[in-house]
Amino acid sequence: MENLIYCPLFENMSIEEIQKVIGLQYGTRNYSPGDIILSQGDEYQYLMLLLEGEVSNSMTHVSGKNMFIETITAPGVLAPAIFYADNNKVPVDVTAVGRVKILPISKVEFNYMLQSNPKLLKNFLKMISNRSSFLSTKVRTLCFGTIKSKIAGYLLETSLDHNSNIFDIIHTQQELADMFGVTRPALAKTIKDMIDQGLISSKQKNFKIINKQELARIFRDSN
Amino acid sequence: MENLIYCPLFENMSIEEIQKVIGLQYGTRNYSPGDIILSQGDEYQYLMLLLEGEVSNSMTHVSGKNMFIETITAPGVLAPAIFYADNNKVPVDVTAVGRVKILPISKVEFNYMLQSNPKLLKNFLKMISNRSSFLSTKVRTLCFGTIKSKIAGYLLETSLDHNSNIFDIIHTQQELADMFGVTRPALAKTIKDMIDQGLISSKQKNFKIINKQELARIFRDSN
DNA sequence: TCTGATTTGTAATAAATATTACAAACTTTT
DNA sequence: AAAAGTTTGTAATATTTATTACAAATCAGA
Repeated sequence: MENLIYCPLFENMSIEEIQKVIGLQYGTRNYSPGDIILSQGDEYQYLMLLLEGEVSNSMTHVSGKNMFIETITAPGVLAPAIFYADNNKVPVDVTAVGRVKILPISKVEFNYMLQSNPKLLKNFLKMISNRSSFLSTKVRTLCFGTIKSKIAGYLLETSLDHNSNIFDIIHTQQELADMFGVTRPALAKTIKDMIDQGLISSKQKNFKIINKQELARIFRDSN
Repeated sequence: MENLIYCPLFENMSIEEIQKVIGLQYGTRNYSPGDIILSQGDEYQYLMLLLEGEVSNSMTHVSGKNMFIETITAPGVLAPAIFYADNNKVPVDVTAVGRVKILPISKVEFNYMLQSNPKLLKNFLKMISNRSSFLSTKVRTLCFGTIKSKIAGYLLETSLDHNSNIFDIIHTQQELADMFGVTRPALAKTIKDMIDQGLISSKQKNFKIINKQELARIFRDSN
């Protein structure tokens, strides 16, 4: 519970402040790996604070197609941007990755919290605004991006994170394909194409960026 | 200015309340048809209230590709969900459709407004939450939808608006294609296919839904 | 260290959509 | 009502991506 000071929702707040705000709450819920915490279409009645563990958000489709959106690691908040929407149906499936502990907060409670703590309000506004920002970028990428540009963007970003042109990625090809909204063979084929073109080299999860300039151009031109 | 009571941001507020809140603001800006009000990447420093006219939001791309997102009609708010984001860059181009009058509100002013008026706060939270909801749906449609399902969805919705199976649509094929993120010939071809299959009939902007059931199935199965 | 499960590399074929192009139909302006 | 501009209908071809399939490589557990 102490790690909540690292949650964006409680940024710049002391542990005392946080405790004062949510101290009254009780009744955490626990989930095991693979448990479905929220299903697409569920009404989102309680704001869910992710106290421990990691969850995965993805959109699924009757056809079996799967769009991986993101993983959220504790401490965090599930679907903050839906809580106050007219249509408060969860747009994704939220699945527990490991053991997960969640603290649900009712709407009346949270209303009160927001009004009584300006810092919390600001943080919450920022959180859901960032959500929109994230989704806008997603729309743009889905619209204009080719598979190649999506891979390029992903690799450039990962390279930046690792501060190196050689690095291991954490996602499997299937996960990447789901993120990009394409099929796995299409992804693999494009990776092969990029290797053949001398842009990158790769073996399994290990990647090396060879022509960063061109990679950046491909990413930019398509986004 | 009186029509602001019809703006979602001021829902359930009296004209007196609204005036009390924004009465201090002055300095409206005027735009002519075609003027670019905000460009992709601009920092969004002032919350812009759309007092009069209509604006069009779209994402554009160096390649000339265009993704039409929506039009906003007065009274409304431009890009509310970006205002408090860490990255407060506007993700779209905002263009004046007709003559447009806009009232900009500075961040300090708006911060104060939000804190001093709980109704306004609630409305603003709802607005930006609805944005996320809208964008989630967009992501879903872009991911899972075929051209056919997008057309089906559009026609079913328009039919619902008109409360009739026969209606005129307001968008051109090019606009629809931009909305759906596809090319115009691909759209026209798919419309033709749907006519050939006896789902709809259409001439120019006039449409008639013949097989609503099947249309609904196509929409549902793909979303 | 062996075994089964997962992930990756790859290919052949199919389907969907883009690209380009042009004429016909409509609309608006003069 | 003629001319100019816009929108629509359509087609041929090219490109991208999906689908299906399978073997090789790698990983995780017994």
